[in-house]
Amino acid sequence: MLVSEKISPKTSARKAQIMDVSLEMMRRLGYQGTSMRDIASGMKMEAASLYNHISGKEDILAETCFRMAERLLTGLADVNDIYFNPVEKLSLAVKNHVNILTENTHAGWVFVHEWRHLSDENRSRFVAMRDAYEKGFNTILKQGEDEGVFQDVNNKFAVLTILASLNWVVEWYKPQGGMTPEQIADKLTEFILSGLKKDNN
Amino acid sequence: MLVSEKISPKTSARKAQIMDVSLEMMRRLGYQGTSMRDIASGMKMEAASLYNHISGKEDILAETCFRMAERLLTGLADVNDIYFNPVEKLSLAVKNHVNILTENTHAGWVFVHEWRHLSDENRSRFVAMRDAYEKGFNTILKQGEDEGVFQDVNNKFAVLTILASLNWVVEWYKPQGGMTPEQIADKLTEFILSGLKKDNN
DNA sequence: TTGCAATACTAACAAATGTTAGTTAGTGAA
DNA sequence: TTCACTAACTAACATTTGTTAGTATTGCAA
Repeated sequence: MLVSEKISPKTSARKAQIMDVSLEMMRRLGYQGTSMRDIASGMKMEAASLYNHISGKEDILAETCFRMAERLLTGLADVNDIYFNPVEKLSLAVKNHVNILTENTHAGWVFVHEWRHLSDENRSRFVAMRDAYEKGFNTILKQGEDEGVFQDVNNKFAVLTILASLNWVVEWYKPQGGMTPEQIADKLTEFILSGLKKDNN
Repeated sequence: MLVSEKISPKTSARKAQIMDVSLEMMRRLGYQGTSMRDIASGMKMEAASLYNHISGKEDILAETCFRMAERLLTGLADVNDIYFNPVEKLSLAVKNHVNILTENTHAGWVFVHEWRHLSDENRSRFVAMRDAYEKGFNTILKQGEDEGVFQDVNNKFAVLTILASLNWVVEWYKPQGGMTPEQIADKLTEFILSGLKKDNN
């Protein structure tokens, strides 16, 4: 085994297939409703064989949740680092969120809905990341208020409501549907800003 | 057994306790993560004894989901029947929704999240009710547009986003928290209307 | 060709699942 | 007292669960 593989083990193509099959099923049946034997049968192999590629059922869930969470976090951090205009920031943060959630619809759905079933340890790590993410949105709102661009609102409330609208996308987005992720992001941004901006020009 | 009980069997106090215990657990652990033995232990009885009061595990879920759905639907129908002003209608529809979801926080949560685990038959009945509910909101938006009060927006998109914000309430509402259901409904209405109204006065 | 790593298999495990059968103790009405 | 009813119990059931152990097959590198 190469040193690089020790540090960041290469994900085999086979494992990627298992992840795909698993996430599709978990979206339909939920994490707890999807058994290792279900996944195996989707892979046309035996349940025991899965363990040559993954260390256990929670692996699938944890890897999905943390990969998504990390991407969302770094995307939002970039936005907060690079740009200055709060309206622009918000718009880009929304784009970031929608793009990541819609890129792999099954992963997006599982991320939004099934993180609860992580083990205690993983779950608290996950919740910490989510809190940090909410804080990132809060920063944008606060900046907008300080600069007099946004109304003064209950920020906690506003952030939760904004994320509600964003996450709900996984419920109904379809790649072949009527709207592209960009269009969705634009509409959502428009909707959110109309509730935040001081003067609706 | 009385005839009236045959038609609409009286829900015993014991059964109500089982429902309470079950819903609290299902909120924490999910429907599939809550076993009959878990519920029984919460009731300080044996799992088999539960069957003296309920006909099975799905009973708990189905009764909760349909009771909530019916209340939401009739509430919305009343609003659409009685009032005329679309702004007023929307405001009252939001109040109705928030009030019902927050009245019993566990039931509200289970209703929003766990209906997926209904049996095929119950689930399709449930989805039909949800579609009807969405149609009710659609009607309000359309009326607002026809009367020139609301902007012309993608209605399907708008309804889903509105319901996203409304349902997200179950995620964070706490009876002892900072906001009453009325205050929440007002804030949400304000937020939604700011995205819909033509002239922001 | 030999040998090794990857990947599949069969068999089995202990635990947990929803539910049923049959029984028993207590309560109020006849 | 007798009777029916309610609501609890014990015991057991057939499945399903995630996972492990041990073994066979394959394909590539030496």
